[in-house]
Amino acid sequence: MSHTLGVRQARKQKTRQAFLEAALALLEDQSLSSLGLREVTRAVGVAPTAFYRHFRSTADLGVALVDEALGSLHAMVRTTVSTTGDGEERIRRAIELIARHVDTYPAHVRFIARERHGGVQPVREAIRAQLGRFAEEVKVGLAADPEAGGWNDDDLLMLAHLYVDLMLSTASLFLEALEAPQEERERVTQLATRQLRLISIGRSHWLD
Amino acid sequence: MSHTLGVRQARKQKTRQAFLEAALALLEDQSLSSLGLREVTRAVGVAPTAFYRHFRSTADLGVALVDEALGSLHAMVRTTVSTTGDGEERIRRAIELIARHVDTYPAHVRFIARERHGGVQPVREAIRAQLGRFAEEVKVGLAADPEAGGWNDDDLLMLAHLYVDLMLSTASLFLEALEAPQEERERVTQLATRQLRLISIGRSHWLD
DNA sequence: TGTACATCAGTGAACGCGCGTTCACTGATGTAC
DNA sequence: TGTACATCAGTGAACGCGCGTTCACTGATGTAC
Repeated sequence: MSHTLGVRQARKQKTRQAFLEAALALLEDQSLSSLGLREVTRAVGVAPTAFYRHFRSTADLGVALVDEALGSLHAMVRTTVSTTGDGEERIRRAIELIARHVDTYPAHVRFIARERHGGVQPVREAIRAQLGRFAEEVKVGLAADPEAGGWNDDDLLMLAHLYVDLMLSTASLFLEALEAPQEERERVTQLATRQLRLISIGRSHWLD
Repeated sequence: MSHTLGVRQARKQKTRQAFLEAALALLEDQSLSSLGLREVTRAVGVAPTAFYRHFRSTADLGVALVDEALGSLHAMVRTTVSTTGDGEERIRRAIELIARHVDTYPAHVRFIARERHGGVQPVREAIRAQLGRFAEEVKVGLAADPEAGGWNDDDLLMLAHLYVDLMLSTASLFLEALEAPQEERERVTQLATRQLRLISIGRSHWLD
């Protein structure tokens, strides 16, 4: 039979998850560097000292949040990379996927956008490392594309970074438009579509 | 004869400038949302209460910093827009200009990158508004280019935003590479060059 | 030029408050036999 | 199955500290005549 998690460990995990969720909610209107330990424990409903049973510091909690937030984003990247179809269709689907992701995990997207250049060094470093891995993954996907024949590794990685950056900036724009009228979201879609088209055209003439 | 600033006003301006500079220095390792009023006055060497003679709050100081930081960036944008020459030459010059800007005003670049998606709403809004103006300005510059014949307004604005975003992300990469070996800065230059080339190629086939 | 009054940038004491961290604790869960 | 002991997530009191903000003040600068 399979090993079930002990009751104690299961409860601990649950509390930990509550910390992560409470922190994400509190980070809607502030940065990690101003997030207080007592503020988080208050939101979770435990004593301040309980915090130390799970994290060394709020920076440590931040690094855990990076794993959580980029975990959900990673799934989206994988889906996008493996999507097939012609150019226009892929662009449409990719943007649709980003929009849905922002709807489903707005706090994740906000956290990454905010802390990518934020004031907490270990968190910046963790985000940087993971986004680097995303770019590598996108690069491998691009290399498999017949259109990438003749491209060298550096050029593929450059293109991968461009896509990753564009994905994040588009996600951030959708986030700002979350509570705006539908018209605003249309404009974001339009902008992202045009940008991806331009890059697509650039790709197809890269080796000319 | 010209009207000279009174001694009192001149001194006030000087103190105000000292506040801005002290804050920028303190913001090297933290975000605006965690910057303390007493922290800044301590760095300037005045009493905590002196702060209120110049700013209502640290958020207010942040908005003033946006003007300062994007003022210096604006000069750079104008120079880039008005630069002439063929494609490769313009790319080389633009990246060189960004690198110099980061060397000269590292704290400005860091502040904008950090607070663009930071936790202080009025500051985000101020940055957003100014970057929007930059994009407009770049758009006008692009429209004057013979290569832009037949482009519609939305497409030009899309391209302008792409350039502004690329400028910021490149500046941010140069910033990270500031204390790294020269080799790292070379890699940033390489990456930005390739990205600008790709966009350039996309532009020239946009109307195909 | 001199005098009398107004302005106002910067001061310093005082306040109440929430912060992060320590410590010894409790009591439910886990483990060995 | 039952018992005796170990583990450990969460507690609650206590601490010293720096925070933002208020207030009445000072004394140099500005202004009116």
